[in-house]
Amino acid sequence: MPASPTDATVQLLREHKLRSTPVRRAVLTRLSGAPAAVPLSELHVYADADRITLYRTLKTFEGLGIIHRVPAADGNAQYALCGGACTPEAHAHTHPHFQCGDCGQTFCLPEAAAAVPPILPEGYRARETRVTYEGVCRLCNDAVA
Amino acid sequence: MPASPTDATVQLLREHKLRSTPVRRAVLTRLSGAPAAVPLSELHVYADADRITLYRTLKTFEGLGIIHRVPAADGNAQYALCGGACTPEAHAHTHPHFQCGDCGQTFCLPEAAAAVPPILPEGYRARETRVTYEGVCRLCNDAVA
DNA sequence: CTGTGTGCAAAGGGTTTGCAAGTAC
DNA sequence: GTACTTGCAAACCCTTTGCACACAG
Repeated sequence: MPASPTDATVQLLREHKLRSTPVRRAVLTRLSGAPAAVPLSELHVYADADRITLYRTLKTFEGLGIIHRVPAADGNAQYALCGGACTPEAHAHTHPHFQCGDCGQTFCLPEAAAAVPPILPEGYRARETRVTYEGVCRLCNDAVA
Repeated sequence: MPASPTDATVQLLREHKLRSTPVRRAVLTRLSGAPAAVPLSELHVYADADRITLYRTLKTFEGLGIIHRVPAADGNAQYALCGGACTPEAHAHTHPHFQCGDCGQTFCLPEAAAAVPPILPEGYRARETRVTYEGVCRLCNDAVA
């Protein structure tokens, strides 16, 4: 039988020495199954948790490199699970993000899509490159076609 | 004799049919001489204007394509003069931005630095690409050398 | 003079902090 | 049982809105 999402989340929490609580499991479960970044409001509904608790939970996760904040078009906070490259010191979410103007969702794209050598003016030295595309996502494109 | 900054700002205001007021002249003058984006707090001090007035002034300018908001590392609003490509309908600040981790300043880079063809997964269609570098700027690099 | 800008006060939304009760371990 | 989590209340930004006065044209 396939491992239930809960098993994976419990495992993840244990790895980071965090207690397994309903709110935390709910947040991780919701983010695990998400193809796109999840806005705070949706997590609020899904986890059925106090707003304040959510803020703290997300901050805890972010600080441990479990999740990362995704820049959203409307300025509202969105979150997504980190890949394996994130550490508490440096969130290596160097992967590009894609904001769909139609459905409003924000997708994390594979790393390769941003594998472009930074062309910087003389004297500037880049440590990280953040790329965000804005357009129409695959699902919305398909819907039209 | 070189045109004083004030002349240029007055000219700019007239072009957009805006009244020439102290606050507006101060904001434009401050932004004109800036090598980097200027945080709201600094404009507040420089223009010696009410915070609310500043918000309105900036929103007016932004709506007319005179200035654009620059994404800042700390989340605080920063502003810079638009190039000639900005219109009220579309702020063409497709140029990349550079955030210096040392001095905290945000620089607008020339367009060329972002001239990279977007490599997107099948089905995604980009309308705009936002690129932000994070690292050490020229001035801070020189200071170390 | 007329209409736009400004400043003050107040409200609104998102996020953080303090503390007591609840829960995982 | 102990320490970490949660929830509630209140506080704290940043930003916007309403209204009366002031000033540019």
